[in-house]
Amino acid sequence: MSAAGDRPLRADARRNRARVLDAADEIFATKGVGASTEEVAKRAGVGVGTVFRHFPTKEALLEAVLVARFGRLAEEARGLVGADDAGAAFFGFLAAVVDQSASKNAFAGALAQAGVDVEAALGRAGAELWEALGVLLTRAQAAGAVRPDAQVDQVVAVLVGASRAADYAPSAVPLILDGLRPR
Amino acid sequence: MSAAGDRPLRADARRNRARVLDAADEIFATKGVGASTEEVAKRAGVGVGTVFRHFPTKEALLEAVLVARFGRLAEEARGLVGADDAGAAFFGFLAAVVDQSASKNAFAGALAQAGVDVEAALGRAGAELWEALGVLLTRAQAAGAVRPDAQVDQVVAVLVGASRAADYAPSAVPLILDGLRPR
DNA sequence: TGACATCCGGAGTCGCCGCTCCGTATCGTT
DNA sequence: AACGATACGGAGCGGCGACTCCGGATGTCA
Repeated sequence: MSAAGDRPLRADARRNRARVLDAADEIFATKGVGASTEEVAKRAGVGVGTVFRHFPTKEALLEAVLVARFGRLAEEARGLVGADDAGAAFFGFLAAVVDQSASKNAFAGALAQAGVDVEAALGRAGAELWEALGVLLTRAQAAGAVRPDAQVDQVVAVLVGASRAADYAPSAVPLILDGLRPR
Repeated sequence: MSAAGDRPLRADARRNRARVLDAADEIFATKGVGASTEEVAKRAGVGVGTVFRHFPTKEALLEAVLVARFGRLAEEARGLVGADDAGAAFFGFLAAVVDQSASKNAFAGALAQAGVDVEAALGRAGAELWEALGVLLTRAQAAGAVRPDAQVDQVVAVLVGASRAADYAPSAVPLILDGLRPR
């Protein structure tokens, strides 16, 4: 991935690319991944052609949106690594993720269904999030705020589940996260 | 819903209806709700026309599949109400649901997105499940196996979340359900 | 067994959506 | 300013999938 020999984009091109990405995030989150590319284009104020030039496939667009989200999340996690209260940092981050990601599951699901290896597609973005989350987890465990047998991938699964559950009964989220606390 | 004046179906019609329902459950669970109606028809060994005669819309078909699943679940829950160990009965049921419903969320999601009031569409089936689950919950709480502040709708949300999480890391499911135990 | 209501199959219709193509506009450089 | 390189817009194409329609088959009842 990420070809090496691409010259810098023209200014308008870079601006449009960003607009499309934002629009896609918003539209897909709102109307679901079934929303048409044309709708994304309209929202971004560009033509369909432009969308497809930057993201050769709808699938690629979905992927890019996911990667962007993961990047933002990873950054947020890294910012929390130095916090005083490791337990609060960990659970605070989880809550933030759940809050921000109402529909991320749908994305990953759609990609997986399309035969994309989500793990691989996410690449660096996924690895970074994973790593930052791991640090947060380890520190919280050391502080006695999280059960010691919890693994990073379990935490991720809990996160995904909690996001989904939030759609049905937001009050269930803290209850689910309690499953991570020591008994 | 459920018109009153419909005469009994002809034998072959009833048989085909059941076949379609089974096929739909299987196909949608396997390939996702995006699977085509024709695929369902093929799986059921009937023509598309037959599918649409019994379920005038794809959405209606989805709905019917969901209702059938809920019905089965409710029956299972009712069978557990008289169990000796209320806590085991409760958690056993939850585990069974998670196990059986890998993709039920996707269904409900698809319906919700289609503008259907899932709650209303489920009707009796939903109410019955809800009620049986409530009994199970109350009894488990009385036995001290479940935290007393948990509500039925929270349990449902946990269930949905756990089902989703199971796709990512099955080992996270017991961890999530632990959130329902008293501290 | 005959006659009729009911049901079936699946080719065909219609609309939607991902994607392409190219004439035109904008950018960047000299 | 002027010219090549780059990017844009959006009409149009191809295909797919939900849904319809009707001639023929099958169940049902006397």
